[in-house]
Amino acid sequence: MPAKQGRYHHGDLRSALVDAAIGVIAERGVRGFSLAEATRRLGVTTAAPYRHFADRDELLAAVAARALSVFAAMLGDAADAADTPAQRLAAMAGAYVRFAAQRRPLFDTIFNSGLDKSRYPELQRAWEPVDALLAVVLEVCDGDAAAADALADAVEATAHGYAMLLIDGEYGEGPDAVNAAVAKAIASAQALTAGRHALRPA
Amino acid sequence: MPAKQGRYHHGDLRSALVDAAIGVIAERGVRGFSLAEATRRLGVTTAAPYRHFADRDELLAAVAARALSVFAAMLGDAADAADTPAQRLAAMAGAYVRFAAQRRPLFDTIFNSGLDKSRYPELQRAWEPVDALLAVVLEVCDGDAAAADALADAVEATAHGYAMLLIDGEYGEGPDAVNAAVAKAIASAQALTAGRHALRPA
DNA sequence: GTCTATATCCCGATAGAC
DNA sequence: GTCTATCGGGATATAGAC
Repeated sequence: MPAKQGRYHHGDLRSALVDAAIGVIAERGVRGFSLAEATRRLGVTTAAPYRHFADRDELLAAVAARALSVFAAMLGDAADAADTPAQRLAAMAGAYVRFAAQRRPLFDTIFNSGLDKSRYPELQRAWEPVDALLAVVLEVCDGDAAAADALADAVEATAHGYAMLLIDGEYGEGPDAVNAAVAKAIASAQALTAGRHALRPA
Repeated sequence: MPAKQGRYHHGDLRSALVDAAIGVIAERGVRGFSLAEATRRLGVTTAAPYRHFADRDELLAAVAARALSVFAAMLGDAADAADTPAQRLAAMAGAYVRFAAQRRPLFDTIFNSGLDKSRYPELQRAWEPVDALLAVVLEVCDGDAAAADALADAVEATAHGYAMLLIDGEYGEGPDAVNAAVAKAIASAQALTAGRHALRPA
């Protein structure tokens, strides 16, 4: 297997396109992504991708699927490093925000690509490991499923909000802003857990 | 003052462009907005806007400024209808989510337009009434400024997260999904208030 | 499996007439 | 203050050669 030559003739173009797309998204944002730019970086023509993807959005969906597996791994690692169910939940909230900052192109592709999720079964499957991780709230809530759902929704929304506002620059730029937002997300998860009696569905 | 004629020759094109832009954004999203499409709907040429706006982004900034005034009004109305400081904070969280759903093009323009805020002083000024509303947390926290900041951040992030996930379709579509998300945002604000001791900054 | 070449469409922005 | 005309750019996607 030869090293990269700047060309992908007969190479693994499909995988290379996913990599290149992440690079484009990193520099231009999801909204600025174009298939043409990705091919340009690989030294292939704009026609080449159509052997591997039906259209532009299908490539984006492949990027999102890969992004979700990284996301799930990061959340899982954070959860594994914590001791109690409540701490695992809080750690996941922090990891959610950290993922957005450290892997911004991946986060953007998952949440801001504007893909019609229902059209990509591959994507729905890619969500399952993430959803499974939220099962820790069941332990936090001692098996009360309704309360667990409410708490999971609240923590997820809070982490998502911190993540979005962070990458929008609301908290400034740089590692300090990231660490501050992560800490706030963790604290908020703990506060929601402490005050969860107010979350109970009517 | 003649009624609309489908033409804006010598009329208030500036204001009409803002209206038309909102319509375009409503149908295509902010990322799908184009100056050309807005002019098409007004029956003017693509050159006309340049008498009123330096470029495309300046028009978007004008839309965002108008959106922020509507946003501030909605939050303010919700707060006014509540009795206690804690209830006002929760009501604002609910209104935040409802605004995203009911005035989606405005919400998108404020948060998803990708405008460089620092370049539009008009925008920074438009944020001030919104920020001022968050002062209610000071009452909730009995004047403890640090605690108030933490609570305001948490409630804002939670509302923002619910709003984003709602308009992303995570909770489904339709009025039921909206009402459910609004209720959850209100409950989360109450839970954060109840558990706010966990938010205290280190 | 990739390339050449092309079709088609859209965009932002400007110069100069009226 | 708007129009006509145009420039320059970029995108997705397809047909057919190799």
